[in-house]
Amino acid sequence: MQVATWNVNSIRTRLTHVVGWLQSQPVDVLCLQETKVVDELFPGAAFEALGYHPYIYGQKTYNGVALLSRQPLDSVKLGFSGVLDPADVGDLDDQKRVIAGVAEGVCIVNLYVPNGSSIGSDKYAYKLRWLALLQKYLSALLAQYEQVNVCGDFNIALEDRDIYDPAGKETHIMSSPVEREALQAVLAVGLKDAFRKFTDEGGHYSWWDYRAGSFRRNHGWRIDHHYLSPALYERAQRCTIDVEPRQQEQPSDHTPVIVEYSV
DNA sequence: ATGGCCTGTTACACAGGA
Repeated sequence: MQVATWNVNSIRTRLTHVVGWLQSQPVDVLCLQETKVVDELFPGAAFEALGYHPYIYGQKTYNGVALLSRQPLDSVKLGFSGVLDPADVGDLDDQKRVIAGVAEGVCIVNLYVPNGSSIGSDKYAYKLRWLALLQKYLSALLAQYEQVNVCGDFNIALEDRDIYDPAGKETHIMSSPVEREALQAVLAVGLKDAFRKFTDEGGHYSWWDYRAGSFRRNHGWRIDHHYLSPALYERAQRCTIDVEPRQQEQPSDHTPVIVEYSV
């Protein structure tokens, strides 16, 4: 079983990229972020033609997440409110950033963590508030499911080896100590990084800025992750970053990360 | 030191991204 995560930066602009990638890498479940489209306009037929069942949670212009699965998913949950009491969620489902579903007994959680803009901004405060609620959300799911795969665009690089140049990290969005601590607190509910089960060295990234020739120079960040519950971590056989889509014309600034499990 | 590029909008610059 293979699960992939990919921030596509508009599913309509990236449709041929995603369809082509699925034809060459027919993963069981593909988790998409930043679809940037309302559900009525999501190009679901293109994926149904490939044999995938789409599950979508979108909004206009910003955010939006989707699951594409070869087999129908069970217990699809939209937003934090799909699991938590809406009174606890408050305004944190206004932006569509969370969708989950169950495939072959594995609860797959697809996240688009807020970017945060800059340290100290209103969006930064929103990011930290969002991560605090994520901790509750994942605690609830881990109490319900033994096998949980939490993946997506986390907009946080946990360690210096996840950044091409860690200089200035303390004041940079995505690598500040407060953000790293917030993500560590989330992982402390019982999740481990699938990529680091297999690869220790740095230099492996999932996002490169469109500007300044960042991809050509491999000036990237590893901010797209698969975090696994203990039972699933044991089953993980491989976790790889496929840089090929980032090499194409008019690419997303992110590239897919794939995890594979033993049966 | 800074900005550099890309997407969607009802636009003809902007917000937002990271």
